Amino acid sequence: MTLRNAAAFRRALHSVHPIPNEPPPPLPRLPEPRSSASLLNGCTSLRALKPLHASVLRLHPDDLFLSATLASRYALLGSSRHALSVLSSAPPPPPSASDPFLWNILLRAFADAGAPEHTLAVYRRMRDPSGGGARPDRFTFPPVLKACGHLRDLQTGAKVHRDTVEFGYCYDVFVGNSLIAMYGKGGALETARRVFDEMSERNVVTWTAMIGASAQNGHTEEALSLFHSMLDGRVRPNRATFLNVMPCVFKAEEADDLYKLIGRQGLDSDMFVQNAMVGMYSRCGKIEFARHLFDRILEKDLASWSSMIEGYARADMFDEALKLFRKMKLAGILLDHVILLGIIRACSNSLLASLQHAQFIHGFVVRNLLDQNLMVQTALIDLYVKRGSLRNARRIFDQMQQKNLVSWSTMVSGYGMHGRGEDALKLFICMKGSVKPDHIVFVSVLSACSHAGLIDEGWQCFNSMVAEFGIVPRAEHYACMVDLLGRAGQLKEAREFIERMPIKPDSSVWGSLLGACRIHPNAEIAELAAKSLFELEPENSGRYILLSNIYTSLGKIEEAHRIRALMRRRGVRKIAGYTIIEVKNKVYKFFVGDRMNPQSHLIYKELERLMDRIRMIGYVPNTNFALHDVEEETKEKSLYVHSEKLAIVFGLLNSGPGCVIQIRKNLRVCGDCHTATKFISKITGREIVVRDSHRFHHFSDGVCSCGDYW
DNA sequence: GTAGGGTTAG
Repeated sequence: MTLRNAAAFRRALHSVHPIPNEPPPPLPRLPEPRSSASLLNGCTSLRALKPLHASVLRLHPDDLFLSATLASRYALLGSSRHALSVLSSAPPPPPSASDPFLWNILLRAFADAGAPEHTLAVYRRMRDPSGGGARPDRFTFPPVLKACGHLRDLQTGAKVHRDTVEFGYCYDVFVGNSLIAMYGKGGALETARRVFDEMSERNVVTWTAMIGASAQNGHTEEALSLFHSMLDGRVRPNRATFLNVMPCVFKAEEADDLYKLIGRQGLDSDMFVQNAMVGMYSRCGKIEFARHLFDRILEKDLASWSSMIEGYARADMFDEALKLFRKMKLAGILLDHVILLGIIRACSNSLLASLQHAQFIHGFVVRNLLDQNLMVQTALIDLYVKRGSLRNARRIFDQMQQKNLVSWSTMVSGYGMHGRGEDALKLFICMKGSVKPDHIVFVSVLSACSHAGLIDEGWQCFNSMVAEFGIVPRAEHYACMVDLLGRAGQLKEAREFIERMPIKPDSSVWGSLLGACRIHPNAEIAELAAKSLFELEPENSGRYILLSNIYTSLGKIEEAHRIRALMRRRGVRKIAGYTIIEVKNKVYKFFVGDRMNPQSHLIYKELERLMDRIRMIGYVPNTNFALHDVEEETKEKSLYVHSEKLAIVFGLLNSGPGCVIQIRKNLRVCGDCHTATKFISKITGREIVVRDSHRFHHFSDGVCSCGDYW
């Protein structure tokens, strides 16, 4: 090494640890590549690393080891851009490098730089006999497997797995852990589990990887039970374990247990852990405590804010979500797409949010230049669908530069929710030309068919699932088909269809059958469905009320009473039905028989008049069909004061002619209100849009878009 | 010189 180089190195050294006044002590010996590497690895900030970068490479321009170390460091400090640029000018390993060491460093560097394709390319070169043909060792596999996981490339992953077996490293605990993580990311949970079960040595990372794999694939129960087995086996969880297990917690007691464990390990002041705890408690319905934890986070990052906003979205607290969002903006925090996704979701879910809210949020997205983000666009489509504007939804959909499965699926389900089955089907056919459908979009398209009465098309879709796409129907798909048959009045066929199911029918399937009996009353079949439902969901009040109403419509009043009594005996509480309407940017809520509104007097007078008018053109009150209703004896008058009717009349009184009336109900719309609304739309010439817990109903000129099936 | 990770659209 020349004197000049040594001076350069000393300068570089001083830029890490500046020594202001005294002359630097002479270096004990000239720096070897290895000691330069440890110098690089000692850098904890990009500011310290950059000056070293130049001098180290000037000293050792052809040293692959140093280049790779430098790149790893850049990657670790968060600049994969620099890492990749170092690696792209790094020399290739010499052809004689049969020692895997240099290859491993390079693999690690690419994996750390977030460049999985490069990692795999290096691995291929390493394994190529003409390029040196180094024999992999146990250090080789973790970065390569990580790259496969990153790319969700199971095929390559399995090939690398075979290599680990061939070279005798598949039982190495580091390799095993990497295999579990790789299979987990690739969605091959069972394979991950097999690797886990076969490992002779397991450590905390092994357990954590397996918990993470289960969690990522939606098997939260399994993840939790693994966590408990781990505790039973006296393996001490660490920070990563908690971060993996927290997303699986949905019960407050479980959350409290974890909270205690985390506190005992002193991890409760770690921001990542705190963010996850906010999410965990909001998932458990403890939104106030989640907020308490959020407020305690001293240095909040974007994920802290989005966890809390997401929590409010889940709790249907749109106002709080918006308030927090404003607070965040006031604090001068730059927002990102995840924050906006939270706000959009809060607005989509909320019964209280309006189309104006949607438009405000959309405008905000555009002003923040996030309207080209695929996820944001998709969320906006869903938002407009749920706020009743298919036109706006479709406009965003058409303007998208790129569409993926989720964006197609959202638009298809949007048409379905609005009863536009043929449009849903048309779009679905279009979609099949560019992306492969999955099980979720099949639920949307089947439900669109059943809502729109497209029987043959529904069958065709159902049959194509396995035949064309190899998608095995799940309970939801069977439920849609039962719906489809039920609409056609083919109750016996629906029952036989359930009997032939290769999987156990769940409550959605039986619920469809019971729902069908509401349209085509049949006591025997309704009882069959209800029997299973009362076992599967004894707390669901809607099922009892449905069965009782079916009995009533068949004239079996005694039976109806019996069911109501059963419900009372079991302590099942009815959910209070209410309807919401927005007038001049203010939200009004009506319960049945509500007189809280200042205009109540006017509303009831107008209601009386309106009911008389629609009676003259053929409306017959259907007291049998009073869903989610007050008690039996209140009969006809009670129908008049249903929250839907009160809200509609309030809307009519407070809007100009030609204005569309939009209302939202928290439960399924009542049968009698549905009939009445058709007549009201005819007699007033108004378009009335009703969103209930299931779908949208567009009433116009005496007809509803649902074709009287909902 | 190795492995596991928080918020994220249907």
